[in-house]
Amino acid sequence: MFSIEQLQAFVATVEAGSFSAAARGLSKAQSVISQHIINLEIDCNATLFERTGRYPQLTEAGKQLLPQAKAVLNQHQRLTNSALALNEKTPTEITIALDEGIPFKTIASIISKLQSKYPYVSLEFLSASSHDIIDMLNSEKLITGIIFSELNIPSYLDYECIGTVKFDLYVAKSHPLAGIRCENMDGLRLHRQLLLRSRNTQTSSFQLKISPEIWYADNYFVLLELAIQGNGWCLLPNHVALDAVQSGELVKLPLEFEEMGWLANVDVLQHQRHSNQKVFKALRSVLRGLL
Amino acid sequence: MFSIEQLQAFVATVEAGSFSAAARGLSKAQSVISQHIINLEIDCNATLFERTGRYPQLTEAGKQLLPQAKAVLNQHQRLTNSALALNEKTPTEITIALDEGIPFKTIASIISKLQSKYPYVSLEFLSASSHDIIDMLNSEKLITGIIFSELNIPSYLDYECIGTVKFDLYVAKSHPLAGIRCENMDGLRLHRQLLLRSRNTQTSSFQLKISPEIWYADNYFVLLELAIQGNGWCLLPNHVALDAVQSGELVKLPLEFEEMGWLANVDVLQHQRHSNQKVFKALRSVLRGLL
DNA sequence: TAAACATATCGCTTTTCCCGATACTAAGTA
DNA sequence: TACTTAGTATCGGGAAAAGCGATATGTTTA
Repeated sequence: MFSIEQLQAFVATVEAGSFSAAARGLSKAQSVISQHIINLEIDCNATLFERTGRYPQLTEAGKQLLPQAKAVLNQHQRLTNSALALNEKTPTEITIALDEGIPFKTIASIISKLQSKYPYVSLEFLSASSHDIIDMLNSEKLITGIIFSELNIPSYLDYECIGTVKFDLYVAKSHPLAGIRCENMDGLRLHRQLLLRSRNTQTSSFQLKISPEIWYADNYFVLLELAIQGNGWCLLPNHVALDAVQSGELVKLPLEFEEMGWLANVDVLQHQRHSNQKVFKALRSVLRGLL
Repeated sequence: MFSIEQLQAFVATVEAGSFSAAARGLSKAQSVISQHIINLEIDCNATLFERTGRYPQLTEAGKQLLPQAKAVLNQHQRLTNSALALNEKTPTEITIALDEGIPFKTIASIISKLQSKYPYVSLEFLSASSHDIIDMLNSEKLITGIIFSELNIPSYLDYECIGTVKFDLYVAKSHPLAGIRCENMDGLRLHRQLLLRSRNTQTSSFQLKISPEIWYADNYFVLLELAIQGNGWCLLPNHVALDAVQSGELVKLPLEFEEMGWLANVDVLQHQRHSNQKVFKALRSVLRGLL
């Protein structure tokens, strides 16, 4: 019977690179890890690590077993989180963080729907970058976050897609690009690009650098203003650009080649430890109708 | 730290109805189960069972924890299966069981594609009902099965959908129903229905009894023959009926109301213990192009 | 060759695990 | 009501294991 401790020793060894390092990481004696791995190998009737060199190397069998072991540990972590959640009461205040660029005009509708069910819960909204939101969820300063889909969401966060936001390329009406039809990407490279970069300097996966000359801003409304003033072209969520387009200050870039705009998926994230609570299920359910 | 033994005791208790019954099921002393549950409750800081009556009743907290505990055990079982699979060699013979009603004409194409990669593997095909196939997979007399999607596939079987088969209602050209357009289901009830029933008498979820008068057969080709001879109307996979339709013996029922035929999903099933082996992955990959 | 870092093994102690016995409780039955 | 049956909690003791530190030994690197 594989025990959780054995599996932890196994996965920790793979991640730390050696039995000793795994032991340090798990605050155990090195001999304990060694024994766990040996027992695991006996149970599997297979060698999991090649021990010729200084550092143990995963064998083929080890590679096959690793994802299964991780899956058990993930599920075990989820169980632990659920158990912790059993002792929590419905919170009196819920903080919802939104990635900049997600339309919040319609969010007022959440309040009424959720308040009818949970009249004593107060809501607080704040705006932050995806990375900051994930950090806050991680440290449990925050329980619900709404961000554009990121590839790497930590396994202790639950998420579900609640809709999409359309992005397009925009430029000021007075800008040279507004008059011509670009036949390929090179047309864009000749002009300055306006790009989002959040405080922690990591640009998001869909904020691609295309032009060699780039100006950065840390939120979409500054980008919008820069674009309106003719400082360059820019990828913006449609709802951010809407007013300026209607007033004629901004135009969608006329493009010959492939459609450059796209639909960004919007996810709602919650820490596993809380995502099963009724009030948060209700919140997610309400959010699903948001976009 | 929740141990696997604790979780097994917990789930077994829920399933067996009492600590004692769980102990018998797990071949342990009753006091062991009792202790496991008590420790679990201490770890959770919550009562999992109400012990007022003779039999323990799950509390709200217990209900919340149960699915998580089951998930951990499922994942643990999967790990065990993977570990067992490490000691297995590529088989020399693969038996593939097909639900009756799945077109096997195109299956010849599998042979060539798989043989080019695994020239020493021989293939054997056999035909059986979905239930028999699941039984055989269960007892590991068989490793790969192809059936119409069933709602209840045991958790130790892996499955993936490889396509669909279209079913329609057919009747002999000479049959009274062939001449009229039924406006509703009642038109069908006036005539005998021909229905599939496999040997173990369980009818599949999409073999619905509609008419009060039914004749049964245990495979689609007997049904086809009965239908051609004008004995009633019948739901058949299109590929089974094709020849008879082309020769003019059989016609698709002319229906006024909703389209009665539908697409049945076809799944390939494999036992977890084997589904990670290369040759079976290759087999599934080939099967995906089948329908 | 020495220093630094690894792993396996061996006693040894501490802890856990499991069983059986026992006392007690709940529900059904004569 | 008393008896039977089925259940749970707790206790003590023996067996098993888990964990630790010490030690012998192997591998890299400087």
